[in-house]
Amino acid sequence: MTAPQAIRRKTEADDAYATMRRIIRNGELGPGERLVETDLAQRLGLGRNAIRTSLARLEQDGLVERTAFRGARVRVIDEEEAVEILEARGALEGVAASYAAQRASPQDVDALRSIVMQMTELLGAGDLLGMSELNARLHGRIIDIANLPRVARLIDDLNAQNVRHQFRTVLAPGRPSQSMREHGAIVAAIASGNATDAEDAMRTHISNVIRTLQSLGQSRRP
Amino acid sequence: MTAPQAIRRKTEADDAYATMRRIIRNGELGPGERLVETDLAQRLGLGRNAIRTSLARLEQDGLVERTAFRGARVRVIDEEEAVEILEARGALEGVAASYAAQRASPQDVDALRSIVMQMTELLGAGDLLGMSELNARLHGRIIDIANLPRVARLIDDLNAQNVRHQFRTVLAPGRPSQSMREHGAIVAAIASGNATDAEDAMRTHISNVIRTLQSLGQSRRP
DNA sequence: GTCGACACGATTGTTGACAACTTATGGTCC
DNA sequence: GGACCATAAGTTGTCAACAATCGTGTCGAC
Repeated sequence: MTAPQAIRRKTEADDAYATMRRIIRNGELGPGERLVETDLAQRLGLGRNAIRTSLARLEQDGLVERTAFRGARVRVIDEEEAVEILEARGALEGVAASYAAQRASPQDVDALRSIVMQMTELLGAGDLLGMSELNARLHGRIIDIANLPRVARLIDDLNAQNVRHQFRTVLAPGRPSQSMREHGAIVAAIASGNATDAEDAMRTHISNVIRTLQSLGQSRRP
Repeated sequence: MTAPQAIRRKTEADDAYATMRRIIRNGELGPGERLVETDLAQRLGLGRNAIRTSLARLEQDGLVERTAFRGARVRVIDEEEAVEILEARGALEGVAASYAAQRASPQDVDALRSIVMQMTELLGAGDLLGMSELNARLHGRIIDIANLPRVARLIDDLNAQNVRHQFRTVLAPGRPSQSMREHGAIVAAIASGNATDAEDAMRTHISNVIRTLQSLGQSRRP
């Protein structure tokens, strides 16, 4: 089992794409930063051509911005766009949750509950970073259960763009405990097998994330 | 007003991407067809490199499938995947409809109603192709009103993949008149300014498209 | 001192040739 | 006659050089 996903790719262009995407996701390349092709080629030990096509793909993903003859930079995502991305993600994860409710096996439900329990522990210990990680794992598991690969890919792309704002919402005061309750509701709905309940729970969860983000932005500006 | 959208493109790589995308969308390149780089380069009068990066971008869009050293082909989308894409599109267009309900001006509402009236006429005349076109225009207009460019792009990408199955659902018996009613409900909800009603109307509309597609597939196979 | 033209450096876009790999073809051995 | 290996053709991946364009800094005119 778990065969290596067909023979898969070995060209260095694909290698460049994967590593650059990871680098941007980890924040090693901040938003707005210039991406000079020759520099990247040297840094990754690859040809400029590989970097070039990678940038084209990343542009298509919405991660970098390119203008002719002026180069590429990591896209800056302001709050308004972050909200829009979250709206899209909420809608898509809602679909995923609804499918997950219909397709979850008892083992799947156990796994979800286990993650929620771990989150509760970390919440008590005040480990917000760990909670954020488990948060991602919970969402990812639900998406896996839904078994909608195309939707999963869309969600992943949207997440990659929002890494910056993600941290902010997690650290908002009072947010962790509220987030816990919402995740509990999502898992409960999936466990009960009620698709519409699961979708609603996921939608309200992400709506609250949006509201948190907006309130953070408002409180900071004036 | 209406400035030429910044300076826009002049590199031939972008040109290649636009035309190839249009070609695939129009069905001039059927699904499964091989895309040989040198052939395309000659056919479009462009360099192989331009074709190359275009293919990379189209792969990212999900329109073509590429495997190392074996070339690219137009992706074939079976019914299961078409359903998944429609689910995603429904969720995203639901968000768009909800925003449109909150943001539509009286002129916007007039424009939507006008399109619906034209559709009614074409339905009476039995012009299904014309209806399909107006259908696309109505959805597009709603998305414009919503003013969510990132979501709009996602929807457009999803649509580009489903051109093949789109025609089938339009021609299903009894579907046009039902579709008319659903579109009327969507426009009415947007006109009333009720966001949740608009979203619900759009969701049920696309759910029905999905059901039609599934019933078509079932009736054909056994 | 400010404005505009001009040349320079830096970076990207494009082209052609070459290497790596896949697939098909033909011949040989059993 | 069929299976297997070697070879050839066809296609993609990679590399290096060249052309085109943008941003900048200098210089001169007013």
